[in-house]
Amino acid sequence: MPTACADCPLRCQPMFQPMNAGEVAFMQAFKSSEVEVAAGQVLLWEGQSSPWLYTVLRGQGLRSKSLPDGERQVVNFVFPGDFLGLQSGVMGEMKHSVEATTDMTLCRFERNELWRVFRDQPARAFDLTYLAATEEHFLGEALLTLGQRDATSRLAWALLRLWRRAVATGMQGPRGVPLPWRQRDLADALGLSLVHTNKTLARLRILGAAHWSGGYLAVPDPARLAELAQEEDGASTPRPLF
Amino acid sequence: MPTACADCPLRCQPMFQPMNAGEVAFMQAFKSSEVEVAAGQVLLWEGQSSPWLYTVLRGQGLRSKSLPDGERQVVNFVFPGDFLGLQSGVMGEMKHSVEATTDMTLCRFERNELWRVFRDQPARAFDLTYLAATEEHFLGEALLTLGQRDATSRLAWALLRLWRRAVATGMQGPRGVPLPWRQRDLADALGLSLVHTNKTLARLRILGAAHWSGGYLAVPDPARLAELAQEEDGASTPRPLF
DNA sequence: CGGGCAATTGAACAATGTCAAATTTTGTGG
DNA sequence: CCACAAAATTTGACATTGTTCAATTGCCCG
Repeated sequence: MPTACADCPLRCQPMFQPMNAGEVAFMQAFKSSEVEVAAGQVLLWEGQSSPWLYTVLRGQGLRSKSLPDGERQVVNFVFPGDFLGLQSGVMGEMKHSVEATTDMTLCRFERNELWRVFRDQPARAFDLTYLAATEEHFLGEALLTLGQRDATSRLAWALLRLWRRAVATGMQGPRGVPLPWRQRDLADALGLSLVHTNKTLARLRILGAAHWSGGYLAVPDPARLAELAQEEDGASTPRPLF
Repeated sequence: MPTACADCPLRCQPMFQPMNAGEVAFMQAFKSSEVEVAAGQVLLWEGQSSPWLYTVLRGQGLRSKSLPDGERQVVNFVFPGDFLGLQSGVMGEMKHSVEATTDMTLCRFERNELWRVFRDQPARAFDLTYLAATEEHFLGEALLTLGQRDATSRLAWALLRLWRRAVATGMQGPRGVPLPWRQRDLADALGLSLVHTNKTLARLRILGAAHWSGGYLAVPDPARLAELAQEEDGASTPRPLF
């Protein structure tokens, strides 16, 4: 039995904006089904159009692009609450692939229905634009990171970001937060070689800034990590959940 | 006397989608004024909210972000037809700065009126989302470039992109297309040092792939440049002009 | 117990960054 | 139009970060 939007376990998390009853009802009607995908599955293919859009209900994944010669760039990591397929929805095709890293549960929407959001729900359309702007913001930060930070700062920045996002999504447990990706994925996200990524992670571990092993990330002192990342720590504002 | 939207010199360029009469009329009403800014002026400040949004009518500029220690990342270059300030419009503050590289002419809109677009003009709201998705797409490409391409490919990629955009905007002249930025700006955009950028540009010149001097860029053989950039050359689809 | 992927480590090497100085171009005032 | 100052480009020598190669170890799962 699919999760009812009224009972959405994500919307009550502090990182998401509240939604009024009318909006919840609209989302419920807009949601066409709920699907499970296994770890390793590709949900959306770079260059392809998709008849569906998704919101992540459970699980983690990653977005990536490739060069003709096969080099891969991880563009972002996917968490519960993320909206997938907007590019395909508005531009006609995806500009990156999305794959599941863990098993995932997704709320599925029909692309054909997207225009109804703009026609009938201006506030929700605004939120969609907000989400696109948020992604743009993130990619700008990532670009700044690859362009101007050294390897240690890059890793610190990435781990801090993953940490904060996981915590804000309510994923923190006794062993820290789940980080199901491989060192290769982090390396491909940060434009570093696997070997250098490994050695730099060891350094962060020795510094006591971040311990990532066994699929879990522990950050004993986020402020220390933020310092290494050359980040000022500001509380992030809640964003819409679609 | 400000340019009337009906006579907009940009909309007839091939890179922009056509607009129907009703939309032109709406844009005309939405446009609150036309402003001139001098080269070097900052239009929008990172971290600040802005009461205005802009469309570039004439001139070039750049978007950039900074690290606390002062390192600068150029996030994109600005051309006629670009929409500025959307982040501030939807998220409340700019996540990067925008400055004029040459003198510019801008169509100015009131941020307070933005909600009217979503309420009254769903098709235009859709276009706004499209623009945000386009920017997201570009930043993903840039991230791929910084993460996976070497210096030569990065420069080739950047020059090819600037070339194509300038040509599609109708800026090609006998000396090539205007490229009013400094080597420092390119270096800051690509995460390379100024010196290395300079030497790599010299290499591209010797290879006959791109000649940039005196503020103009000439590309005798775009296919050659695309090859160096590891890019497959596809025709880009027209995008909305706001 | 064995196979395979992921993580780890060391050593040699290459790409790119830094420093410093010369040269060219650009802008400005007279 | 010229002279001068400031900014941008160019070049060479050298330092460093990060990459590549190669081998080893650890771990999960059948």
